[in-house]
Amino acid sequence: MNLKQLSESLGLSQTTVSRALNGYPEVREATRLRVLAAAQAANYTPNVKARHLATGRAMAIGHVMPLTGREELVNPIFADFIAGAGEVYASEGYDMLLSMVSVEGAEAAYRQMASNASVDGVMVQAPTMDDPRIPLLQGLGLPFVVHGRTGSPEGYSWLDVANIRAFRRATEFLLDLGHRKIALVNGQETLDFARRRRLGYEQALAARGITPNPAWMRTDIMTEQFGYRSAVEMLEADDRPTAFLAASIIPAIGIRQAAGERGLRLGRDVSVICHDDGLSYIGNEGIRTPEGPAFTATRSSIRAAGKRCAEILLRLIDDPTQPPIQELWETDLTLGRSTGPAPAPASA
Amino acid sequence: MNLKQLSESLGLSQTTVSRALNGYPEVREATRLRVLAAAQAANYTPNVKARHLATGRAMAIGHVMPLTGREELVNPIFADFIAGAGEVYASEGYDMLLSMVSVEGAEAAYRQMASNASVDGVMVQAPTMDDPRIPLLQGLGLPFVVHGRTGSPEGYSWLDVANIRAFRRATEFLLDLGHRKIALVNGQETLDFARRRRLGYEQALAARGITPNPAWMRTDIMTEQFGYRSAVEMLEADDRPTAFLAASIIPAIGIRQAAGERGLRLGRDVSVICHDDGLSYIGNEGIRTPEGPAFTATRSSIRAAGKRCAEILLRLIDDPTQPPIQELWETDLTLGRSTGPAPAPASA
DNA sequence: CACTCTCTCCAAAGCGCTTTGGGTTGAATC
DNA sequence: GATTCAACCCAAAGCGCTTTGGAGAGAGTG
Repeated sequence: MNLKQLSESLGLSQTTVSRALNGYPEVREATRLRVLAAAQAANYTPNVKARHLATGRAMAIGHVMPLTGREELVNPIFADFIAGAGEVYASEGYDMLLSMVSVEGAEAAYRQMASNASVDGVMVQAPTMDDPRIPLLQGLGLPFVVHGRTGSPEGYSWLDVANIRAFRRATEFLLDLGHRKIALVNGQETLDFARRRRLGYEQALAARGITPNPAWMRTDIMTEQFGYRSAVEMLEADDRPTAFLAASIIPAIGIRQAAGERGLRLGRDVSVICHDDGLSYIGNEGIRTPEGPAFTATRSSIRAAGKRCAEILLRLIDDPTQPPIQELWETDLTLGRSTGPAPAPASA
Repeated sequence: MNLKQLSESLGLSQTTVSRALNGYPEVREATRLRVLAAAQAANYTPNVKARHLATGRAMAIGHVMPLTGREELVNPIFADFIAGAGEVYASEGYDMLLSMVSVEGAEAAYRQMASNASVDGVMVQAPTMDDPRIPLLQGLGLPFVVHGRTGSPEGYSWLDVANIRAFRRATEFLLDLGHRKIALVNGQETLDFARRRRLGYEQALAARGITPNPAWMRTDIMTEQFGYRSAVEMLEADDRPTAFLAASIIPAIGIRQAAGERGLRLGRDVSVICHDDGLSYIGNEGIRTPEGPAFTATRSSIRAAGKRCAEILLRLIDDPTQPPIQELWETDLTLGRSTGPAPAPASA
C-alpha cells in the first residue's frame, strides 16, 4: 500500500492525502479524519526512504560505538547510554543507526554518515583530550553532541560530569578517613574523562602535601581483569595501598575479588571508591543493605546522560541557529560498605 | 555532488556512470577506471536513500534490543552480541538499525520495520518458548534469524547453544564433586534458554535420584543484585546449598559477593558454576591465574554468536530460496577456581 | 452583481538513483 | 559489400514521497 493507492481509494489526490497525514492546515478537518481512518484501516505507513529522498531529512541519528583496544572490547556502559538515547529517538520518530568500529575507524564512520546524509546528526562518545572528530564534524556541518568534552570545550555542544570535582572529592574522603596510600585505577588516560579524574585525584593529594606514587596509578581499559590485576600487583608489593579509587564499578569488582582472595575485607582492611554509572545489570544501588550499597561511589547515571544528550541533539537538528548547549553534571558521593578508616600502620 | 553532476563532468550518461560504479559489464574497462577516478576525486558517494528507493533494498538490518523488566534494564550481553553482528554488517556494507524497546514493544517495532521496508531483515533475540514474533515475521515475509530458539524450532533459522546439555553437564560435575545441595540462579524462565537450562539441571539431579528443592531455584533478570539477593537468602536459611549454578557471570559475581561477606570462600566453602558469555569487560577468561579463571563456567562466546547470526541472516537475504539454517553450538565446561569438593556435612 | 478572499484541493515537478529497452559503432562473418 | 554481432553507451521511466504553484468553489464585501 502506497500513497498513490491510498489516495485513489479515497478519491483524493496524493497531495491532499500527504498533507492530511502530515498535519498541514490546507485540508478540511473532515477530510483529514477520513484520510486518517483509511490509512489506519489499510495499515499504511509512508515509505521512509521515499520521504527522506523528498525531504532531505534522514530521521536517523548516527551512533558510533567505539570498540577499544586490540580486542575491540565493547564497554557495557555504551549499552546503557544508547538505551537512554534510544528512548528519546523512538519517541520523536527517529531511527538509530549504530556503527561499531574500532576507535581508529570512528572518524571514517562519521565521515561516511555525513557524506551520504544517512543521518541528521551524530553522537560522539568517549572523546580524547584533543579529539579529531570534533573539527571534522564541524567542518562537515553535521549536528553533533559530545558525551564528555575535550581539552578546549568551546564552540560545540557537550554534556559531561564534573570529573575533576568528583574524584577530588572522593580522594579527600579517603584522606579524611586517614588513608595516605591511595591507588588510582583509572581508565585510559588518552580519554579526556580519565585525564580529568586523575587531575582531581592529584589535586586532592597535593592539597595535603602528598606526592602520588607512580606505582599506584594504573591506567587502561576499564575491564574487571584490569582492576583485578592492578590490585593483585599492588597488594602483593611490599608497600601496598590501603585504598583504591576505581574509574568504574567493573574494575572495582576486580579489585574486590583480588582483595577477597587475599583475605582482605572491603571497608575494613582495604577501602574502595568507584565511579558508578548506574549500569542496568551491575548497578551499585541494586546491592543495597541497611548499611548502604556495596561500594562507596561517585554516581551519575549514564542512561540519563544518554537521554539528555539525545534531547540536546534533536534540539540542535530542529533549530540550526541554536547555539551550543553545554551541561556539566555534578555527581553524588554515596556512602557504601567498601570504605572505612585506614587500618593502623602496623597491620599494613 | 550527485550522479548527474558527476556524469556531466565526465561527458557520460548517468546510466553509464552508475553501471561503471556498480561493476556492471556493459562498460569498457577504460571508461570504468575513468569514472572511478573521477568519483574518487570528487569524493562522491551515492545517496543511500535514493539508491534504496530505486532498488527496494534498504541495506540495513534491524536489531531490537529488548529492555527487560519494569525498569527496562539493558543486558550487557546484547552489546557484545551486537558488536559481533555489527562487524559482519560493516564488512558487507549494511547498516544496523537499532531499536531499544521494552519486551512488550518489540513486536510493534518489528512490524514497523517490516511495513515500511526500512530493513532487509531482522535479528530476533531472547525468544520465549512460544514467541509471537516468529509467526509474525514469517507472515510478514521478512528474513530473520533467531538467536536462541523456541519450543518448536522448525521452519526458521536459528543459532543456539546446547543449553540443556551445558547445564546438565555442569550439574553432573557438581554432583561428582559430592555436592547434593545445588541451587539454580536462573534467568527469566519465560525465556526459552532459561527453561532449557533448568531442564538440564533437573535432568542431572533426577538421574541421581535427587528431587530439586524449590527454595533453591530462583529465576529472574540476570543482574548482579539478583544473584546477590538470591544467595543471601539461601545462605542465611537453615538448610543452605553448597553449590550454585548461575545463568550468567553477572549474577555469579553477586553470589560471590554474598558468599564473601559471609566469610565463605568460593571453591572451598561454596562452589559456583556460571555460564560465561565471554563478555568484553567482565569476561571470565581475563581473570586467569595458574589455577584457571575465577569461575568454573560453561562457555560460549556471545560475540561469535552475533557474528554468525549476522552471516546467516545476510545469506538468507541474499538468496530467498535458501532453506532455514540452524546451528546448535556446544559449550565448553572450563575449570576455574570457584568449584571444589562439597564440604563435609558437619560444616554445612 | 462583480470582486476579492479564504478554504480546499489538485497536477506536476523534483529528490538521486537504478534499470529497461533501445541505439551506434566498428569488427567479424559470409 | 551486405549482414551480423558484440561492445558501449544513452534516454527515459520509474521508486514513493513532498512541495510548489495554481485552480475552483463558496463566502464575504462594496
